[in-house]
Amino acid sequence: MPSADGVKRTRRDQILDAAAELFARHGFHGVGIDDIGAAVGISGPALYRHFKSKDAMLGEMLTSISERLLEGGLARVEESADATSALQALVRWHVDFALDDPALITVQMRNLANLTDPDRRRVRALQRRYVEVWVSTLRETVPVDEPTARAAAHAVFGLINSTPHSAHLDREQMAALLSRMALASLTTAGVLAVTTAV
Amino acid sequence: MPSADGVKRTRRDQILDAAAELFARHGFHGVGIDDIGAAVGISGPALYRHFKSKDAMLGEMLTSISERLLEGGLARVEESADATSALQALVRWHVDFALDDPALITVQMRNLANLTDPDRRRVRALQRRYVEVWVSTLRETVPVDEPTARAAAHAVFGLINSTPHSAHLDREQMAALLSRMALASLTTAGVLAVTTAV
DNA sequence: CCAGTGGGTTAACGCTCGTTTACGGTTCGT
DNA sequence: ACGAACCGTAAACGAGCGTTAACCCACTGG
Repeated sequence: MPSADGVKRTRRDQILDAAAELFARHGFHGVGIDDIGAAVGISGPALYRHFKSKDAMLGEMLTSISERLLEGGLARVEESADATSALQALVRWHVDFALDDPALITVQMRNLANLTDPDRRRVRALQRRYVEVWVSTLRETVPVDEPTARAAAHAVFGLINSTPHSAHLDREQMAALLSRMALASLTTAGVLAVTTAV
Repeated sequence: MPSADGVKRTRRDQILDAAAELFARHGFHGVGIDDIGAAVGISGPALYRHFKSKDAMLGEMLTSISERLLEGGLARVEESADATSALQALVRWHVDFALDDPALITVQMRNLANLTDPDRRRVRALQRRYVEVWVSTLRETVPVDEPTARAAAHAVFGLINSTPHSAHLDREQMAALLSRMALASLTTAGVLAVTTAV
């Protein structure tokens, strides 16, 4: 009985997508339960057939984003031959994610504070692990102390995640630009470290 | 009778500072009028002696940030001898701003959507002019088309504005790191343009 | 055929929150 | 000395919103 297309596009997912779009645009508290319902053609409290609460929707949304990011990051690192190409793969992975799901990226950046305490703990733990993947990969390519590497990773996330606010360049150009900027900011000699001078 | 220190630290400013901190942490809708009052030692509706509404507080906050950013940016460019040092001055200006006022930067990034329509128009106009300062300075230092320059500027803002989410490095180290990363992402050969190959 | 389940509806409840009102005290210019 | 700003308070109002309740219908499986 589920829809015709191959993917099992459940109602839950449809709701989550619509909610992500709305949360990204107006903020968590700026969106009403009725707005979300209307966005998928049902109305108001019908959402409670699929989710326990509005908070639970945000929790599930952010948890799944963080899981996908971490999982994809780990996969890219594993299937890379050396650390340098692993870093390139990480950058490309994050860029693709941000370009393909701008709403999700926006919600993750802005709405951590609106999570329930246990949900926030879960999400932050996943985020920390993701950052660690970057930090360790970075430190294998460039000699840099750990706090600096962590700060640099956060800065690059900010760079890449800014993509919802620009657009106006076609997708492939944007992906290439962001990737080059990210890699330049991380690997240019003298930026993070002096990389064995002459 | 205003306070002892040289600066005329009015009640309005005190309220605006407290509100910025709270908005940055919990989001505009996540903060009540009573919370803001409590943060400055008065309670609830007393704020209406100083502001017409909660929306007006956010409007004034974001307008003044945008004005300060633009004004400072223009000043840095003017007092620079050549385009290259102008770009360095712009980067340093934005980095200093983000490090000195993390709450304001956070609010400006996240809460544009919560503005009143006329306020949002005003703020966006100011932001556009600020971006144009960057774009034109950038195009004087590096051969790059305008859409790419604009996208790069937004990306660098994302990089620099990410600073509230890292911390954990002392201020001067952080400023130096962010400045180097920003400049590397903009001026490294081959990133925005090929800058006259060998 | 008919119990059960999944997914929808509308109405109502209750709380939060922005805003207004009515009131009072302190300081200052004339 | 006195009215006028100025700045505060507490209480009440009114709207919006998340959530629950009560009800209903379509379909499926034994």
